[in-house]
Amino acid sequence: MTTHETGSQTAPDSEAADTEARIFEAALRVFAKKGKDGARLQEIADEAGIHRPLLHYYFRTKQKLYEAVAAHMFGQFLDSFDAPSHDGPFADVLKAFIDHYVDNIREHQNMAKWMVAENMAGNPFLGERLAEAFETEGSPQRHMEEAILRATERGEIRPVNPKQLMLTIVSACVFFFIQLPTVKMLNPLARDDFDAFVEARKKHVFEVIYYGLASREEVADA
Amino acid sequence: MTTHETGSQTAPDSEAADTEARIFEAALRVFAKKGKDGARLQEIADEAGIHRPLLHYYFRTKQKLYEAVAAHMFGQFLDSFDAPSHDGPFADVLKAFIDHYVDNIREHQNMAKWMVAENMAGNPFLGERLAEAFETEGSPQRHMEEAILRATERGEIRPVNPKQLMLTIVSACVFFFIQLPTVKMLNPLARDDFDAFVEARKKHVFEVIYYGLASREEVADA
DNA sequence: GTATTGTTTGACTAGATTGTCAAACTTTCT
DNA sequence: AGAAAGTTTGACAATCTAGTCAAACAATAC
Repeated sequence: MTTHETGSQTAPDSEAADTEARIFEAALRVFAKKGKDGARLQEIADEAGIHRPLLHYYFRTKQKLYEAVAAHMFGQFLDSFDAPSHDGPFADVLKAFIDHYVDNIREHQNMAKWMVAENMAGNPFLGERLAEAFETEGSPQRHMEEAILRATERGEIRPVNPKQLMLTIVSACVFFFIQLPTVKMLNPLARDDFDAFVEARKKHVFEVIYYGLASREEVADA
Repeated sequence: MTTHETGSQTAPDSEAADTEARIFEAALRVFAKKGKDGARLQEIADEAGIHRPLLHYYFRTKQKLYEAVAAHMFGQFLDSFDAPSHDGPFADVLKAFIDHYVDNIREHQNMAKWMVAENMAGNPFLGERLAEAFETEGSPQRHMEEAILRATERGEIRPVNPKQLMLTIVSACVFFFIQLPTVKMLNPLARDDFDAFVEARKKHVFEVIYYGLASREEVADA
């Protein structure tokens, strides 16, 4: 009974039983925050509120723990593009995608951070898995990209490169989660009422991408 | 200091003279890639092509080396918003800002990665410096934000929250540099001709933000 | 040339970090 | 209850990492 400190930052600690899950979730947080090399097993153990040797009991080595976490994160990454498909006007499709995507990232911020850390570190894991997933299923963004392409072909929206647009949408929906401390410093609303900020952000991203900034008369000249 | 990136990891000793600078530049790369905790002094020494004790000879400790690097990065961050000011129509101001900003990030990718790593790790350095810079100079994005505000007040562009728009612009200009391995996987042009991709990206970001996607008739309804 | 100063090197230390283990404890089954 | 299996713990070993140091080396001054 030495250390049964509740120490629950996020999850309800009522389930102290499931040690493995607690370790895994702590590992998600720490690997996302610090990257593979920056993460310390002791920090993961502390976050999970368990003794360090238990990490080895359940996951053998740091490498294997990281691989388990990385596989989970990568799965979430692929899933993040699976928006409920929509057949209405493109404005609705876009709005639904942005809503769904932002909500998804908000619930899986660790995944987003892990992707970024993995990209920055240039670890081989990501490249391998991406190539693999790419071959078997095509680009994860495929569905939305095709919807964009169809909308341009139908003349429903102005001509635009679907890959560039996808990148813009994703950037606008994800980047602020990654830069949260800075964003909160620069934007009072993000600090004071984060939920309201996120909703405002969804609305803004849709409006600026769909309607743009130009006033009507000007658009006619373009 | 417009340091042009020495892209090569082990630059031949053509300029072996300035050891300190080589260490510093190697540290920029490694700290940006791995974050403060993830970086290893040995890795920095290898990147710089020198023996590890020289790091201590020139910078004393890892902490001090990191602080030197971080101060440099933070300065670049503040500078990145100093676009040449413009007084023409907002379309020109926006186009110039995007051009300048993307070029700046391209030349200072390590700064962008460092900012991200710092935000993700939640190190105190960034918060302190931001608060400090904020008090003395106001938001670094101030100039562009004010330009946006004026344009909306004049009715030159549709009404929009300047802070949200700044965030969208910055996201669209920076995020793809951070996610380069994934972007290159998903977008052939980024792999085959990166310069062309960057130019296409500038154009796309401006057009989608300024003109939006909606066709003319539809905008009139909004 | 020799002395002085600054730079580089290899060997070393202290502490951190990962990984192992057997003993203690808990749960489950009979 | 008692045995068996699974879990937790503290102590330990091997390796890695930051930091130190004195000696070797290089450049400049005298």
